[in-house]
Amino acid sequence: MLKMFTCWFVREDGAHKPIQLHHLQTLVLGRGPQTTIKDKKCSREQVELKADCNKGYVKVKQLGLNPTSVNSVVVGKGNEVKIKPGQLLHIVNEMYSYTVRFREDPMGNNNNNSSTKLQTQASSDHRSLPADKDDDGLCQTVKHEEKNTKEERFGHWSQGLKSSMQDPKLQVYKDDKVVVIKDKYPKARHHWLVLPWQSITSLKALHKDHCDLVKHMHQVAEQMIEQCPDSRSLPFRMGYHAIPSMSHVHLHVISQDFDSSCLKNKKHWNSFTTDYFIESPDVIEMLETNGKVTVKEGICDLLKLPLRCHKCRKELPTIPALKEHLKSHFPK
DNA sequence: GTTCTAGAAC
DNA sequence: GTTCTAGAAC
Repeated sequence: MLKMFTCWFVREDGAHKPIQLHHLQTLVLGRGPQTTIKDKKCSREQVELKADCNKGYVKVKQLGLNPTSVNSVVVGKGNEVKIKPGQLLHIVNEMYSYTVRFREDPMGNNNNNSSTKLQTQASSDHRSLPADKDDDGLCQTVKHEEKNTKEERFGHWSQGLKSSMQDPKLQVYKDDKVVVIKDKYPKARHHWLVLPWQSITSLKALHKDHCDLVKHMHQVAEQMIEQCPDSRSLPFRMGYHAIPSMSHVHLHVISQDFDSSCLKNKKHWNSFTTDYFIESPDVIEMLETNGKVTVKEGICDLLKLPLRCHKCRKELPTIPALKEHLKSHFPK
């Protein structure tokens, strides 16, 4: 549950009502009725504003010839700076001062009907107080600390698989023990994830009792390959990342063409083509013989190895060069 | 995990 | 000049 913010461009002398800056939409201001500025030194298109309501700043670009300044530092024509609440923006020649303010949007929308209320309020941050006598939540700074803890509990990116696996639209197979989803950012023509319903954080949490489950995950992975028409012509591998980014243990089932626009960097490549990728049978064997899965120390260094073709071992200098090379092994 | 972007590499 | 990577932010 991300909090929504609206952004307001506030004239300090109250010459006009605050102007709402919509998230990531550019707004050009200068001499004209919106600002009430009549000064000829101010261009009709003096500044371009773009608010990022999530990050809590506004990008200001000086379009006009005469100086726009932030805390008395001139921006310069064609230049862009970020301003945050608390900083003072002068539209031109140290005149017509403005500040930006972010306000929690209780409706979760970007409506424009609270501008009159906003004008008379002092800047303060009472968002953690009960709402009954709140001052409408106007704040000088977006409290990222508070936001982050909420994200980690519910919506942090590393928890994404937990919700994806529950989404029927993403499920391609399920039984009483496991579910299969397509990888959201597939790194090859075919790329699935097999996840147990049981909440297991990572390989580290696996022990002997999980043997049957992990074997079942392997069997389901094999079924996925078998039902794929391309598996007659394309090789597949099944395995786990040694240290995955996403929480909840998941078995990758991936065709070996690596023909995907989502494969973008060295980490992507090496995570599937070095020993960072632990084959499913190896995990099963480690569980059976040791009762746990051990990952070699320094395994992360494998992610930084030079790019090397997994088929012919040729080293390629860049990702685009590697992708071009892969076409020779896996024509469409 | 991805996106964004500064600056390295070419 | 453009392409590409790698680290920060999310």
